[in-house]
Amino acid sequence: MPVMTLPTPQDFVLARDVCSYGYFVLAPNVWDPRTKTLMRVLSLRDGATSDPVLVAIRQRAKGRLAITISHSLEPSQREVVRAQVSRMLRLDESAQRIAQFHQRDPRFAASGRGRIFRSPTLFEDVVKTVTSCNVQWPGTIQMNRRLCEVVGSAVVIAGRGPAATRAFAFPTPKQLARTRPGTLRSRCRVGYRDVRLVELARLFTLAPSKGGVDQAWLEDPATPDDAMFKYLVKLPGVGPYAAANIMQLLGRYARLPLDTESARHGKHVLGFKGSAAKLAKQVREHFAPLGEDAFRSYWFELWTQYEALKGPAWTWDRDGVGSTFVSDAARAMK
DNA sequence: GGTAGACCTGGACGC
DNA sequence: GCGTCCAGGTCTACC
Repeated sequence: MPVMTLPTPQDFVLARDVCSYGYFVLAPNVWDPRTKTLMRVLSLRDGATSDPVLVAIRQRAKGRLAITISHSLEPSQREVVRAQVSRMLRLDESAQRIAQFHQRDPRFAASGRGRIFRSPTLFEDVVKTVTSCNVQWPGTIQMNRRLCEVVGSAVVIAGRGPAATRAFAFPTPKQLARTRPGTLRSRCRVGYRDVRLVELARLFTLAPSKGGVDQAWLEDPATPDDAMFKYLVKLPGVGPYAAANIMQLLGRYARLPLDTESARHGKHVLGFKGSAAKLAKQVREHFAPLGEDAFRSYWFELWTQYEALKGPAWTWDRDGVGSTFVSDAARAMK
């Protein structure tokens, strides 16, 4: 199978930087702890079939990744693969920028943590965020798996005919936009999120001039945080928590996505007291001095708690620890 | 601007 | 096996 190489910043470590956020256990991502390989299907275009391609990403040496591809690609398609893998792994974040974070919060200098795993597209990050709202983590895992299997394109990876083994891509905006809400509800178990997800997908298929999501503006470093937050909370299924989470996925770390997990952390780890609203306020104020790295500090503090209970994240698999780490942490703090 | 209640699913629990 | 309760963030109606 064809292999591409991809340069990375010198401080990049695949196992550490993939296993840095819960999305690494969400379909279509598959992390193999034994071989320290990230596998998934990428969609190379937003069409009816989406040109799915299976990739396996390994770190062969410092500063270099090997990407094995399921079949030969045109040069332009290889560029799409490079761009999507770079986005997932946050290869655009320089070693200097990570070092700046470590100066602000030296607790994570030794481990080198700083990059937070995300999806190959903004659309997938937004949908994953919406499917993580008002549901427990195993529900989020299930919704993402079924969205891929029911709506996404398939790649045959072994065998042929009905008995063939297939891997599935995450749905593209066009694929999700044309799916009936009833199908999402009954087959993907997304519940009341059905209409919101279809409408969200439709907004990603439209040009900004026609009311569609302005992805270039959202990715533009010049866009002010407050304007971005106001824009995101108007998207269907996106409230204050989801908007703040999408912002961190866009590299805006000043705002914290505060949820019940934050309140639990504030109470049991940071020793705060009071109602859920008061706990959230105290958590926000606690991390505010970290400025534009507040979320990274907050997140890696939480992540360290999970790892203390369940072992290093790179040893987790989707169906084992990966499906339980949040609930186990919550139970431990009750 | 703040608040209450509905939305939906899956897991835990009691019978 | 069945019914009930609960957790989870967003949205809408209402004050």
